Amino acid sequence: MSTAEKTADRSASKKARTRQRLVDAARTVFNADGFYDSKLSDIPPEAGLSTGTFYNYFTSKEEIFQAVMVDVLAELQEIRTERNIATRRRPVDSIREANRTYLQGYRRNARLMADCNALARMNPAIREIKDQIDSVFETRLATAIRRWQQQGIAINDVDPLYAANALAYMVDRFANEFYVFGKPYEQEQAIDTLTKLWARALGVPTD
Amino acid sequence: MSTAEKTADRSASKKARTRQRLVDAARTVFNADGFYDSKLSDIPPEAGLSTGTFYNYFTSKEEIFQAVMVDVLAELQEIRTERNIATRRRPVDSIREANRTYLQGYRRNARLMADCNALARMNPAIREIKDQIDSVFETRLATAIRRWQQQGIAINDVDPLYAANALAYMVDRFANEFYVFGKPYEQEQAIDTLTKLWARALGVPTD
Amino acid sequence: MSTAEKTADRSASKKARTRQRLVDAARTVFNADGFYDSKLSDIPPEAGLSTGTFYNYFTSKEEIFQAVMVDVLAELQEIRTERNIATRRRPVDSIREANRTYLQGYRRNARLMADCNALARMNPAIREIKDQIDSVFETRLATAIRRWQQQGIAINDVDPLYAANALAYMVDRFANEFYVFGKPYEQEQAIDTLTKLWARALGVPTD
Amino acid sequence: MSTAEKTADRSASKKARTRQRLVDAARTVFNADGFYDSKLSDIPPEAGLSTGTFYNYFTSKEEIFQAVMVDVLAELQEIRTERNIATRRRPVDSIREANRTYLQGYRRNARLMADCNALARMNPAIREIKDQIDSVFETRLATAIRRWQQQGIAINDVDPLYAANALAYMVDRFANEFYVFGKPYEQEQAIDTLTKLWARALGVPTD
DNA sequence: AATGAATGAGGTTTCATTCAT
DNA sequence: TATGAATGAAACCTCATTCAT
Repeated sequence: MSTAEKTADRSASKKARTRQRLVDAARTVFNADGFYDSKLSDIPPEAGLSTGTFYNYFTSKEEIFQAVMVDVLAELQEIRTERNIATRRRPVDSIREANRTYLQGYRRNARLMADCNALARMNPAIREIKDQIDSVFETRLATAIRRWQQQGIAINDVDPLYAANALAYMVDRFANEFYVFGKPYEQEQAIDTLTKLWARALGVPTD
Repeated sequence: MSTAEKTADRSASKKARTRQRLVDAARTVFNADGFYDSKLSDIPPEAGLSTGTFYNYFTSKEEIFQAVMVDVLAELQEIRTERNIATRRRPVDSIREANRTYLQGYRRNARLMADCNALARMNPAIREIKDQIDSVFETRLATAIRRWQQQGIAINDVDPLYAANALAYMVDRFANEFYVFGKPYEQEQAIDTLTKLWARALGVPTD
Repeated sequence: MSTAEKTADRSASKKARTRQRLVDAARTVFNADGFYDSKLSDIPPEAGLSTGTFYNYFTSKEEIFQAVMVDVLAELQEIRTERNIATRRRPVDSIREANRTYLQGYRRNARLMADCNALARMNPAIREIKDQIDSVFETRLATAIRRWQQQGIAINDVDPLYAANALAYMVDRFANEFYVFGKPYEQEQAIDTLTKLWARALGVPTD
Repeated sequence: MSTAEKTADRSASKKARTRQRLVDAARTVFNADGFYDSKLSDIPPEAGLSTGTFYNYFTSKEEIFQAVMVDVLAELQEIRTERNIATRRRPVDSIREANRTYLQGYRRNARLMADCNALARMNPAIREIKDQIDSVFETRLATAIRRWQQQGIAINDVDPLYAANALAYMVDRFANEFYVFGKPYEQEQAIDTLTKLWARALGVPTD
């Protein structure tokens, strides 16, 4: 590798690091104040940078929100890869594990998730991320339901995708009320109830 | 009735009518553009009034949003009164009816409902309305579940309130994806799937 | 007097009374909040009337201020007529009496007097009233000085008008600091000091 | 000095210069149109800047008025330091000099001084500056009077502070009528009259 | 690449005044 | 004459974005 190449490399990685600092700062700010109530000018200082620098990396407030959500998506995907819903022995354990994972993941990003929903309406790029985040759970879950149906474990008078989505929505919205609005739920009881409802809804044995 | 009284009366009713025109206009504007992407100054023209008039009745965009949601709440309450969930013969029919009603009601106010959730985070007054809207469904549903549990129709190893809320969330969020984001669902199939999932989740007979 | 005439009369006097109610209300409002910080719309309610009525009698906020100051002027003139500065036996007593009168008169109208000065700059009609108010004291005082000069009681190396005005200003400004700004003076000591300074400035015997 | 420090330095001094440009522009505008008849949005253009810039430095019209008066105060204090009232040989010469100085200083800032009095009523911060401006003259003058009283030059049957203030008020108000309202006085005669009245009022020899 | 002062479009808000009843 | 809701010009203020250094 030539010196020039090394310099280019170092510079590229420096760029990447500065960019990441901005994204992390934005995540902090958006999670604290919400997208609409935060000022763009609060982000660069949070990263120890200046306003002008922001525009060397992003062209708008929405664009960096998008970048934040890409990070969130990546994290959620990583978690899903680690604990695959369909590899557990008993379906109900898979479901319980999935619910626990989702609630914990949501908690970290509560505000972001809520704002993402709001912004997805207006901004196609963010919409796409939201769809990907949704599908992290939904497609895998639909696949699992389909398999359980074939194995005769789950009822098969419902469309797997409708069912998967509906049940995923239940958990998502529960998490929203719990962590964003602070509704007075208790986490273990929530996971237990959600798991029972979910399993029974699909006809999966619960004991 | 004295002349002065008549005048006061006429004036009071005129005020009420103008206020209602503004609220209706706001509802139109908010439903079309969303709360954040609409400007306050779009509302008075929509009502055939001038900017200044707005401030004779409301002090901010959030305040009139709140008034709009009060109307929405009233409408939803009226619908619930008409078709009481627990008076139907078969529980599963009550559930189906409730789901149908909710989806149809949501459709009319899709954008508003979504924005209400977003705004409830920041604004206590709106939060209160959201809670009331939520409870229109949740408390009645929890009551029904409790009754079914007592009658041995529904499983009783879950807390009625947790279950009621979780299932209500499922429908609410489904409606949101369906009507706000335009996910390609089909209404009858949605109602059918939601009803089946819901009934089975509670152990209520479905046929 | 015909019935028609009587009716016209009664109506005219009713108009006058309504007008006076507005002027009195304006005086109250202006004295409480100051001209610039008061709203025109606070005046009619203070008089038990409505906004619209205001414009049957006056064409603007400044116009009614002017009317208020005309009243103030009339009151000050009345006081001056009662206690004529030059008719007292000893000049110093006249001066003391004048100072006492002025301070007491100012006190009642402190805010108005201050605002009148500010408004006089922009509004010729108000300027005229201010000049008349000033001259209530100044011309009489100048006349007195001139007489005292002729009688050899007062020094005559100063122009009577300059001297009269300067000394009137001293008292006026003192009253302003005392009553408008609440400077911690004591009224009797103020009158005594102002009288001594004034008399000695003119060479008038003080004992 | 590091590059960063130099940059910070340059930026700080640029900020200071821009701020001063705004203050100077505000002084021009307020002196021309008066505080109440000027609009905030006239100030930045007068400084060759834009509306938004104003709000990087000040939060309101009153706040920048205050900054203007701080400048005025500084100038008046500087003048007083140069020509100390009590160091002249003959008291009457000190008085004449003080009066001349005051009238000339007032002339430059006539409108501002008048507005300052009006605003001091409503705004505590401006009130404080007005008090400081007043005291520039009053305390020094009171000290001088006290000294003259001790030396037997001035009468001592009046409180030095009352006398100092009253006489300062006389000059201040004269200047106000002269320069703000354009009363047809002649400057030299004004100074002469004020000086004679002042000196005689205190019993200070005039020839 | 980093800086942060400057920008100004885009909104909000006030309140003296009008006018239909 | 009295009413008071309606008006809209005229201000105010914010903050995402630009740009000279």
